[in-house]
Amino acid sequence: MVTLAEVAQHAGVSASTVSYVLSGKRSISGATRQRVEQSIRELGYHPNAGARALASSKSNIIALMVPLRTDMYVPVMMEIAIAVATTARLHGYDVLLLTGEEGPDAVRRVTGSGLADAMILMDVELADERLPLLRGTDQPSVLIGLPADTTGLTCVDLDFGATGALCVEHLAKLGHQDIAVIGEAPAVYERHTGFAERTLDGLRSRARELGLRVLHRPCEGGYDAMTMTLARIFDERPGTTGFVVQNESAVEPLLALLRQQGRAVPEDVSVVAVCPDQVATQASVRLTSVAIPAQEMGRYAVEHLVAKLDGRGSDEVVLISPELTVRASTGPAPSAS
Amino acid sequence: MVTLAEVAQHAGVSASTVSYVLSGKRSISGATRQRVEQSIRELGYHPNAGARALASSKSNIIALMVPLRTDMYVPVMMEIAIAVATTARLHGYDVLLLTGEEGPDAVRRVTGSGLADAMILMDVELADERLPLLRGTDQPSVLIGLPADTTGLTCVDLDFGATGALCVEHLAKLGHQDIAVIGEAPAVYERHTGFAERTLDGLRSRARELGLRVLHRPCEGGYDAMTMTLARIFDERPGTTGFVVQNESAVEPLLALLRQQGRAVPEDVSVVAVCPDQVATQASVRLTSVAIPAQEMGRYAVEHLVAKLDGRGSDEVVLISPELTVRASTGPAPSAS
DNA sequence: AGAAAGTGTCGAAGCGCTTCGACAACCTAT
DNA sequence: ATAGGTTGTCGAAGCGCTTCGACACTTTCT
Repeated sequence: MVTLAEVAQHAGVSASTVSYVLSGKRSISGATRQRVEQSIRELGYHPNAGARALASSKSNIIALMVPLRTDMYVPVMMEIAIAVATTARLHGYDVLLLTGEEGPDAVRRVTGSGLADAMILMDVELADERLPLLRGTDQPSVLIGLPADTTGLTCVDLDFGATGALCVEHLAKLGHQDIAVIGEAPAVYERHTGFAERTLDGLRSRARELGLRVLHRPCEGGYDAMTMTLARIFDERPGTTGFVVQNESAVEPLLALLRQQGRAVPEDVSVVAVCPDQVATQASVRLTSVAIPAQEMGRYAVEHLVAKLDGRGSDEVVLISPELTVRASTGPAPSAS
Repeated sequence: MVTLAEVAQHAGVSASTVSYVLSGKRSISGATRQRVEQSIRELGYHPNAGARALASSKSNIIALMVPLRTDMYVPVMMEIAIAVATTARLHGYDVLLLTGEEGPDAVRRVTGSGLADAMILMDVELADERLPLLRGTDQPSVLIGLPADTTGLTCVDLDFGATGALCVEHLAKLGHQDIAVIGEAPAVYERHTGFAERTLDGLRSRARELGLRVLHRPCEGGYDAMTMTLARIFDERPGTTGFVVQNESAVEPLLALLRQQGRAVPEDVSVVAVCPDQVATQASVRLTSVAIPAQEMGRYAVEHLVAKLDGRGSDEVVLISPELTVRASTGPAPSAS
């Protein structure tokens, strides 16, 4: 292993000079800098991460806590994780992957050991146990998701309230009166992950303003669950013509079942999904959808963290405005045509 | 930040004693151990990761390199990543998430800086640029995937050759004569990621032995691509009754199109998929499939790495035997019934 | 011309931990 | 009782880096 001292010797300068060449924290003459850089290249020198962390008390690592369960929005999570890793590298940081499994202990461990300089938390629950710990440390953090109390925290998320409203507005404009909402799995609601409830709230209140009727049913993904859910919906509200789907793994089953029942999309019923664009464009009917801006959130989280670590930036809650893309799954309500 | 020295003082022992309590590398009397542990708890002590890494030249971090592109098997990757992170924690390691973006440089950086003690590489190409570097370092590594030359490397993967053979055997047993293989996107083949080719080879050679006809067509995911591909297949081989699908995002489109064309599954055509069980069970027809043992591979990779780091374990190539689960998408060939 | 300010470099201290050798204190076996 | 072995603890060195203050030298201003 090549050390700083060896580089220094090779270049005929002191160790501190090499260090300053590397960090740029003091001015170095062009000649010296070149000599040092040359030696670094020749010897194939890489600074030792541990020594660096010890001396500077900065690890240049950002911890990313992902949910353990893979029962929901897996592609979204992956996209965020990759955006985080890529953006972090751009700023000279590496990413430590933590699963939610350890819970609050992971936060303690990471902040206590100086393993990471900052944290990004995904899958935040409304009253998350990790939040008090984050507030009690001076280590910067960003939540992807929105807890009930955001004081002292920085959060990014899609504005799910507006998303719900946007979906219902679109359907209202097309003349639909009876809307069914295919929600996430019941477990998601029990866990009080905020986004599902926020979508629903936004959707309901806008529907009330517009005078639409809304029926909400949670739904596990897959065909069997969807079959049951759909049957119940048409049983209770036979006149349903608009669907809002928030569960990726319910999208395809819903389309298949509707088709099977002879209900044409979009002629008889319209479907709006909240899902990544990829899912929307690859479905059997190209779906009118509100995209989940996974990459944007990941990138923002890292950039905000880096700003904070540089002494810039402050706590804030950023809600990304939803954008609805009209595709082939929505059309005028049958009675309106 | 609480340090070892503070703990030592609080417990009335020397720093080295505390260190030995923590590591268990020397025997400590029960009384002392308890006093130290008590102090650790009271002060909320966490060893500093950087200092530890510097002094011991071990970071207790395993690097995981995931592919940057999210165009294929995303859920599989996520499952592996989570299994890796979880298993690693069980053994006292953390996981550093690297994207393939940096390529070979990432390997250099990580091994050079002592950031991680070991590496796991996913999405290995047949002649991967990173392999020479791995062979040239004494840092343990495990590949998930199988390159062309495995000398001096440890690899885990599903036995894709056997997987292909297994699929075709199953269809042969049911009397199918004409098999179509819906492969991965052309890009996957161009990239020479081994698994796609190995599946095909295994499948073809077994088909030859059994006297079946095989038509292979790569296919991007999604409906549009699938429509084209399927049209070509029935155009060239109208008698096709058996399908093997290796592209997750082609599964649902295929089923929908077959249905649409009035070809019943499994009465008219049979479909075997190579995909995670979750995809197989949630599809519109419960799919006969060979599972991709994502968790098992992730777990194995970590455990092998830990063994190597402990001085046990050696280089080896582990090919996991495929298991075919019969579900509702395969049945006797029409002419055979 | 001399003081003040800036430049470029170095030496040394120290970050918090691990680990080695040393050494008391205590057992055993002769 | 004494040599030899254990056992439990300590002190000190050192891992490779950053960073502070010091210092020589050059430039600029009055």
